[in-house]
Amino acid sequence: MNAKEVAELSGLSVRALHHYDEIGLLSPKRNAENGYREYSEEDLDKLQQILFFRQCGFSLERIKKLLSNPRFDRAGAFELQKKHLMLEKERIETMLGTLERTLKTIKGEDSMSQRERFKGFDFSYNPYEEEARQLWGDETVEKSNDFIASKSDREKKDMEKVLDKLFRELAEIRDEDPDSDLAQEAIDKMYKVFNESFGHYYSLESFAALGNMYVMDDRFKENIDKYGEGLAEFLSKAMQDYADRQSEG
Amino acid sequence: MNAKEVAELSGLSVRALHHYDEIGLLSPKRNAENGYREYSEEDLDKLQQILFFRQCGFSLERIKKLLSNPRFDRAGAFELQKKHLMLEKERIETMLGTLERTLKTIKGEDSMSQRERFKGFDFSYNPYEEEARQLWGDETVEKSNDFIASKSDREKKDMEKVLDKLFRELAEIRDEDPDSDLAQEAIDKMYKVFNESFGHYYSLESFAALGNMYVMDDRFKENIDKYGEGLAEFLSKAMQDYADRQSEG
DNA sequence: ATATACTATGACGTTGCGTAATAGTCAAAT
DNA sequence: ATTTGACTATTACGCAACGTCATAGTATAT
Repeated sequence: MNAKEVAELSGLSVRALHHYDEIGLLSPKRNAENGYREYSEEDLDKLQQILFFRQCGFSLERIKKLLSNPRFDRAGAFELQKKHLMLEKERIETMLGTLERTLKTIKGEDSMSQRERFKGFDFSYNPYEEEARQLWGDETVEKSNDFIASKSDREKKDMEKVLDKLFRELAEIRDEDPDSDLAQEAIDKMYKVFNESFGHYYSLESFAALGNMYVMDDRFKENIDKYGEGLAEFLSKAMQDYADRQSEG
Repeated sequence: MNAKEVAELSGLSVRALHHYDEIGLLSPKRNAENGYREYSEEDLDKLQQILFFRQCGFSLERIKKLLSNPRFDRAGAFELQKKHLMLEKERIETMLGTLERTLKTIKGEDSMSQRERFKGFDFSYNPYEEEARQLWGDETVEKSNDFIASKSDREKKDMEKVLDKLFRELAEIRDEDPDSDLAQEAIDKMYKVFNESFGHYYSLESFAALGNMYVMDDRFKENIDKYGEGLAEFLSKAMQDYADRQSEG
């Protein structure tokens, strides 16, 4: 499917589709001969998800992260989106009420408090943002960024050395099943190194979230995948499994 | 009422209120001593209107023009806004349906065409824009601006001379009733001068819209009111009446 | 009198595209 | 065979509606 067709189908403009490609939100395959974009079934699927989330008021950057998060699940997304739409419907009904009452107030048949006159308009706060965080988490990203930023150059170099060695070892087993004993032992070591190296303790939850960060945040993903294609994905899954195992047992 | 209070009431940010003041959309009086903004009852009234129109997808610039248009009436606005909200509600219901069906399709309990999968998302086109134009009109503004821009300096000077004479005459009767015979005769002359002077024919509708432009567009209003305070208002009404009369008879 | 909460203006940044400008591609009609 | 029309690409600048500082003045409570 070409750009025009997708545009007509979705109600977006072709420029918007280009934009989504530019920012890496939806990058369809290209025709090798002419470089034209070719949207597959999967792309359309993803686009629908994007539109739903956009309707929920998420930024494109945020949607990108959500969809690329390996912990993301469609069922949860559907629940979230449904909840949003129902609230949205309620808000509109509230506004319709406000509208009717305002009309009557003008005619002198009714009277309203100032607060009542603006009922239904407040849509600055996004409650789904919080819910999405809890569902698929990523608050540790900023936390960790802050931590790194707080270190001296000397400390950073030490950290890099330790991490370099660690990631090389991990890269060698990146084709194993993330849930295998071999992988889990390596992750156990990783968990300990992390807690020793970085003056602060990682809870299992934070550790899992950190794994998420490896695939969600491009800056991390790129650096990690330098040790081997797919390492970031492997680590993300293995770390999640590790956290699940430890907290259960 | 100060900025913070209005912000909390309306759900807007203080910065947004500043912005509305900057662009001349909502400029409350200032406290003479400290320069603080002080929002009156009328300002809150206007703000509510602004929020309703914004909800309908109008740009702030557009809202500004609508509200400053003398033909603007609240009853019409309410109808428009109500219509919008009901459509919006319908769209949400459509999207909820799309959402449910998509979920079922994933489970394999249903199947959808591509077109169905995107039902409810298309909100690029704004049907109210057209309706608003018909209610209160202003498309001739740009048309006329383009026309003026296309003329040579020589032609512009000629135009100015003719208009200068015309407006001086009109300014003398600006206190008459716009619907009076005296006023209407003058407007008839004006209509003929316009059609002769500017190489293109003004339909009655366009002529009336042009009158509107005189009060809506600040650049025109200022120039016209130089001939006499209130001339723009007078012309706007008289031209509208003229158009109504001619098209009836 | 100083902390806290508000206010002002100015200026630059951001999101999500729109709008050309320029150039290449493809299919159909001449 | 080429011209036309509809499509595609990339590059680049533009814009609305604010957000986000920075800086500075004001009000008021402790």
